[in-house]
Amino acid sequence: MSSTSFTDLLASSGVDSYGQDEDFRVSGYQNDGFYPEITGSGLPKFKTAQPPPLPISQASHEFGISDDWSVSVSRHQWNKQSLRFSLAATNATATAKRFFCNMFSLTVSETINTSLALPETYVVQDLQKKQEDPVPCEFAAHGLRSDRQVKVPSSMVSRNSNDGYGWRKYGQKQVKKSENPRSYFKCTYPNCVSKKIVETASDGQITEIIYKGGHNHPKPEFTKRPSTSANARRMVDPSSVVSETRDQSENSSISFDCSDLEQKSFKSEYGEVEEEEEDQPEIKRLKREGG
DNA sequence: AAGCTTTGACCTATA
DNA sequence: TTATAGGTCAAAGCT
Repeated sequence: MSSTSFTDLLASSGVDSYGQDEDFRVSGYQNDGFYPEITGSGLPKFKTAQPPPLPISQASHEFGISDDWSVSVSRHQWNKQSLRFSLAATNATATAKRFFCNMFSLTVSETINTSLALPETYVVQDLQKKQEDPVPCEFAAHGLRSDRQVKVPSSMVSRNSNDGYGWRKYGQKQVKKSENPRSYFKCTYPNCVSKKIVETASDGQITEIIYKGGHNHPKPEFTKRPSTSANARRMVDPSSVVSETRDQSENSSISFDCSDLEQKSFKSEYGEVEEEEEDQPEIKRLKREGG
């Protein structure tokens, strides 16, 4: 086992772009271990506090986590200079939680809530960086999931939903369990089976994104100028941008599915991305050209 | 002209 | 077995 890590999934699922000025990225899982990183203006790079390389399969076993474990994390509010999250799970053992922290090179500095009725909440800080820019990142947690999906809260979705991959909408459905319609997208990369389901509120805000299946290819690079004006518009059109509020993220969740961990990782892609501009190079270029 | 979205119909899983 | 809900297909229209 091993390959596409959950950090990889995050990176590929739009989590890598945390908004215009705030960039949340967890990246850099490699075949031979974790190289977690959270970057962006206003966010520290935890990369500097990375743990020893720890293959996820090995790590999960070492921490007593079964192969099909998954963890659900949701950001519920922001807090300066700390990354707060909590983990709760059917089998979220203490070691599992440590494992999770380990994945992100986070240091558990405080346990806030240990009530049985509520998920534990950890405040984690990047001790090396906390004197720098505030860390507007706070997570809450709830429940491990067993489904093989990755859910990303709207607040963690790139404002233009541009996660670097090409997506083609193939359906839309009003589902009963949600008042918001779901849009179904497939990855346009040949032979890639990755899909995502985007739930959009009536006001156009994305309320939830569910990723299904991992990409079997590296994230395409924007090497070409968008060929059509429509494409160009889509990439920068403010109307296509999700206007997010931090508050609305409180009830949203991410669930990480480790089945995707078995897929290939792309060391060259995530292991070498350091520049913020790597995230949305095309958008930045267009902005420069446009103004 | 290519690639995209829209949308109703159809398929499939599940209770 | 059947009803229902969720997911997908595919034709038509749009950019």
